[in-house]
Amino acid sequence: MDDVTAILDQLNSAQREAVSAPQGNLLVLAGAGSGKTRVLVHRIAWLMQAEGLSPYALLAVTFTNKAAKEMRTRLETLLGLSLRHVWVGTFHSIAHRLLRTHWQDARLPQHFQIIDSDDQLRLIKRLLKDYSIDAERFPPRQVQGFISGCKEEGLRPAQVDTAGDAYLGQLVELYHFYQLTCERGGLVDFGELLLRSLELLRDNPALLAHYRERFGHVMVDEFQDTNTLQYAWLKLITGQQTPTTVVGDDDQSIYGWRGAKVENISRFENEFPQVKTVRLEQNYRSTSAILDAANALISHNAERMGKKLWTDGAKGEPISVYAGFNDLEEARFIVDTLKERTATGLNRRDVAILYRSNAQSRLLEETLIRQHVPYRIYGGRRFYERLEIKNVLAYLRLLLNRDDDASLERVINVPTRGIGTRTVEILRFRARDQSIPLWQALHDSVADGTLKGRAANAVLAFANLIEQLDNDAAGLALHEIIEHVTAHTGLIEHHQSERGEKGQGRVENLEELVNAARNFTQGDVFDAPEAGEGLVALEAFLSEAALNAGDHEAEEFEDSVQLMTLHSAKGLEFPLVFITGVEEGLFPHKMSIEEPGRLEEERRLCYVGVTRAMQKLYLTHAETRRLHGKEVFPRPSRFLRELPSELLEEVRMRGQISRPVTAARGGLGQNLRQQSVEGDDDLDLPSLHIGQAVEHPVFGEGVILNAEGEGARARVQVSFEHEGAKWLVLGFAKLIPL
DNA sequence: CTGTCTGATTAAGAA
DNA sequence: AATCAGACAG
Repeated sequence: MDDVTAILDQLNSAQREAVSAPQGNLLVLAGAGSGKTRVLVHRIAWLMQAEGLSPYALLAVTFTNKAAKEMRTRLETLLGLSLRHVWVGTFHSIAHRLLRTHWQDARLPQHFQIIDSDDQLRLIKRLLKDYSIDAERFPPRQVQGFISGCKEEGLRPAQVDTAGDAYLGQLVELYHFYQLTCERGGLVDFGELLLRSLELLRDNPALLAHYRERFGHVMVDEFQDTNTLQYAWLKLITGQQTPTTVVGDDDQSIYGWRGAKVENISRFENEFPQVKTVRLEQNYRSTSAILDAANALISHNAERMGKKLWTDGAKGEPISVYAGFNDLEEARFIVDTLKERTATGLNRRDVAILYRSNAQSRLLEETLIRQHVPYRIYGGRRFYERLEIKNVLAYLRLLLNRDDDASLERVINVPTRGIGTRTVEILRFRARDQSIPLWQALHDSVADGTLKGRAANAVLAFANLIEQLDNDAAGLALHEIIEHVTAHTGLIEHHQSERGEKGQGRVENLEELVNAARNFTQGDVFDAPEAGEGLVALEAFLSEAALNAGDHEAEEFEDSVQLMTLHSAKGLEFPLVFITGVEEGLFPHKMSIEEPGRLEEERRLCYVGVTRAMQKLYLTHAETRRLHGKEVFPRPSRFLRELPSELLEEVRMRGQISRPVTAARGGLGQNLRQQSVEGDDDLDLPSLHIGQAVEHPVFGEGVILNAEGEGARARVQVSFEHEGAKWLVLGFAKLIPL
């Protein structure tokens, strides 16, 4: 690509203006579907070829690992070279990289560990208990929010202005204790990652100078999602001198709840010198019906910079609104419709089902399974956040760092090995009293006889187990270490013995973790060190697990329908989109309805959802829904009324009888549970549920459709691949769950 | 003291 | 639905 202008081919004039803007500060206000990523990637290419920017002088920051990966791949394709060691990553991964490299200057232990918000919450709960603080007055979640909030604003405990408020003072004190605990255990939370790296640069002028020198251009994607701390970080590392390109869309700001400040867009415009602003308003993604709806919706927000998307494409189909009698019918409508649509040309991967909260996915999944539609969940309960995975990770962390109290406490009695709350309490008390790690307290307590007999033995056995695992790890590859740990800690047996299919799934997840580790060593991960062996790799793997909580599931083996929350849909596009549960209380979520600011954020979230659709959009809601275990009767969302009615088309209910399956499903679950409780040994029923795939010795593979009856006479209806649907008596049919 | 069972409580979104 | 804290048997 010698001809530099080739980069500008096939761009519209606004895009071209952005891409070829001279080195300097640039703000790109990019509407949804306006070719934002394309502009970013082409701008980088332009800077390299027209301005002579070295790939290594580029710092590009995104918000998700997914986005980072995509930018990297597209750049590599465009430029035709490998960019493995270029600084492209999320704010968090870049901060992490800085801290790992300069751990001494950052005053961190070499093997510091990253904790996610789950770990953080646990830690806070324990802290409250340790200091006998009333959890009623200080709800752990609120404390967590306070601490994260402080860090997002760049504040250390000493810098928080309590204004004489006693309650606030106590919160600050908690923040202080929390911080001490983290320091002692070598733990770094998400906020700390950013704050610490900011301080690192701020307090080491030589280091700062080095990086300012190094980076010739800085790029930030999704700028509307930056928080105060990230903005300060950007200001520091650029010194407002390094040419900087930021790209954002105030209408797609949906992370206010974690400290994002849309105002950063205008701050950038005002505080950085000579900012050139380019608006991208031509949309290449959606039909004009969809765009008009999106524009109408977002115009209900007061706080906007102003922007109107347009397209010269076709009008397209109207937006369909479907009202289900209940959530089951909603799910069934969605699956039926997408089956129809995918039968005629559309791929399943072209279909997305979006929902406001993760809990909604369950029913959709069940329905998809029942109808044999392959699907893939984006995010969901992220892989590395699952209980069984976190347990293994805790063991692994202990291998690297015995002082990691949070991990030690997590697994000291998992699986149960005779170390009860009392013993742990003794250890905790001692540790706090003498300001030593639990590991140390454990050994001291045995040595001086504070713990004796059974407790001492159990505790020592645990300590020996850890030492043993550590020894064994020498010379093993990463995935072998993990395999070894799961086998020898007894975690596998522990989960295997769990009731029902749950344990089975957990064991599978453990196996999956080993696979992930194997891929990790071979894969091209941003922060992976050259040495892919043993404990060195383990450290990188653990950091990755905390930072990259589950892009894991994004592989595409099979052509599958995509399920995800509206939040994680940002940045993606699909020919066919369903937005589900468009009801007051759910979307907008009830937590947001009161505050105008929050409500506007919900509306932006809806705007994000609508603008994902390329050709056809369905909005669905239900008149009855099971939420948190009880029946609710939500009203249709106000967002539906905010869409121009001439763009909408109501879908009539089908003539089918909607006999609620809930009763039958509950029945099946109860029957089986009763039986296993009563210990009907000779039956030895496998755990089954509606939607479950099973194998029958004669009829082959099938899926459970329905169930009725009780006890030994319980029957299930199974749809077999070749034999059609059959009713089978559970006591006789030898069904093997698949 | 520990392990297990029961009843009570709580519940958004994510790096 | 799923996790947590307290009750009670071994």
